[in-house]
Amino acid sequence: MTDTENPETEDTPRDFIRDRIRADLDSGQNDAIVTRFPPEPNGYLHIGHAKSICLNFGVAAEFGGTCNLRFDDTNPAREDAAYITAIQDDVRWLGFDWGENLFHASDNFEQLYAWAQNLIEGGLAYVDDLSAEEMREYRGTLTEPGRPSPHRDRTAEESLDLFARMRAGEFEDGDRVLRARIDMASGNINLRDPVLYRIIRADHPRTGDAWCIYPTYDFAHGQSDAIEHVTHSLCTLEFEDHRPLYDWLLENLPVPARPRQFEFGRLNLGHTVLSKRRLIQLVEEGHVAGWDDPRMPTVTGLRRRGVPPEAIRDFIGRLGITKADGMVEMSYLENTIREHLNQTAPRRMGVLDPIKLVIENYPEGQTEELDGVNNPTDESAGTRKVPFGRELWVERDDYMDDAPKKFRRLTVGREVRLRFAYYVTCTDVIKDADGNVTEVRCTYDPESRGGDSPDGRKVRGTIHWVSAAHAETAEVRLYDDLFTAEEPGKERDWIEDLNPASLEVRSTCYLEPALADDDGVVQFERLGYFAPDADSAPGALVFNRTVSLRDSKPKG
RNA sequence: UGGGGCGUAGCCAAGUGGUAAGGCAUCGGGUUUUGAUCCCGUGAUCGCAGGUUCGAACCCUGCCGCCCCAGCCA
Repeated sequence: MTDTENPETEDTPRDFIRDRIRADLDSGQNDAIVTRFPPEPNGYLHIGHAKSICLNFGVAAEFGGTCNLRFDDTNPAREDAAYITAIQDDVRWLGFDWGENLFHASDNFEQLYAWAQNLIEGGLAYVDDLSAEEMREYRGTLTEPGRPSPHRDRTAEESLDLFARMRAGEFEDGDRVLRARIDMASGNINLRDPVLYRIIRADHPRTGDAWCIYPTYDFAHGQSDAIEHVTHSLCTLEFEDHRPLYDWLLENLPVPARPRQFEFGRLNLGHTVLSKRRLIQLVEEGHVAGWDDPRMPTVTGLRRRGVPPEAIRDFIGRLGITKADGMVEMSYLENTIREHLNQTAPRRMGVLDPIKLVIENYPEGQTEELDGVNNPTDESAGTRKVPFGRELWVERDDYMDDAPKKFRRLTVGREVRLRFAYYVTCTDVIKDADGNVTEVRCTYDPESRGGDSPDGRKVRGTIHWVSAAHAETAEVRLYDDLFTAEEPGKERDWIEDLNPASLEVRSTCYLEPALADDDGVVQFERLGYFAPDADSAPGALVFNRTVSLRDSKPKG
């Protein structure tokens, strides 16, 4: 979606950024718009990035512009080529296409170097010999102005020579930096002579060892925007302080275009963490199984969990774009996921905590096939055959001793419907020495085949089941919030807020046979939506619970 | 006590001087061969205090609260 296929419509989202773009187009400020999504290849994309992706690519599509994918690969000490391909996979999976517009900040290293020289020549930058610690001392504090470095006034000739020697590798990492010469007393600390280039001897994924000096974010980002002719450079709120520097550089350099930066509030989601630092720590310390652990808020994790990309896009769209920073409830995401899956997921039956149910008056050895509706919200989804027999698996908590009136499921003397099958009346229950129910005994009404009684008799409850003789055995992984606290780290160390029960593995579940052939997300009736895991194999099925169904059963 | 932002119901969020959209959640009620879905109903005087105005969530002033910035990270 990088050109004019999807022009702006009346139900296009509205927010302050789109309003501004519309105004810039109307006033002739811009003939066409160009945005960019600029990830640093030092980690996997998470749902917070998805917000930026949807905004940048979305806005470009709505206004008939283009959106570039640009890697901000300016720090080889932290970045890795493996992330570059993973990020591209994730963006594509989310449903966006950058066409030919794949760029890297590193494509511009030679130009950036030349521009740095321009700055030095104009007296707007200088090479500083201060150490990192010294520079911190000279910088001042939030309330006290900084002091000029002793090298601040060295001649352009000297800085030019030193800068060339930095590039040539004559100095050690950290020995010298190139700094902009702006205002050491500025209330905005980003303007107190920010570092433009530093020496880093690390192999770069794209430029190898061609360079040992690398531009900082501030010196690379705006200029890369200009080189790509980005018109609207959309970033998160924490870069608001950098905008004066972004503008200063563009105004003092012979750039080919004049992009503008706009900031919006980043996404915060409850019961999880969305900082790259913390996500990396979760992976490295083994609190999760990897970047694609289904409990992770990463794009790849959500994908493995079974979340459809449409649901992510819809979720982001519903949030809107503003400058207020809030905390979005995880349940909002879950609800959006349910909404999409409800429309698309075929219904199946699976028993996750099985107990045996025996129909005493059903002939031994007899088997039949019943029709199951695949999706009541979509008639075109059709039906499937579900095998039935004398012995079934049913859910342990669908039986209860001395059940209260409100309990609509199995208890001795009560009649319930087996979904798509028959009415059964519970006659007895068998328990082991410890009092645990091991088997539920029932009788069935042969007249109720299909789930309706010809005499019009009603039953209050319907339960799901799987024929014991035909069941597929599977492992099912149930997930809960990764963190018990809505805001991990607010009350104590964030690691302590990890939810010890975020993963529950049910190793012996019984599924109806159709599940052996399903490869997408399905609904296990009355339980939730489940997706085959990457670990799943014929004969060794593994399902992830994407999200449970809403449950309005009375408590207790 | 420096600079930059933000503050509309539990959450997200419209609204930009004319008398508070919508979504999610909650709580009621209806339908239902998933206690699902679906359908109906349900809540705010807009951080606070003054001021301007016939009239302010929207304009002015002063407070209060929250977030970001002192990486040679992005």
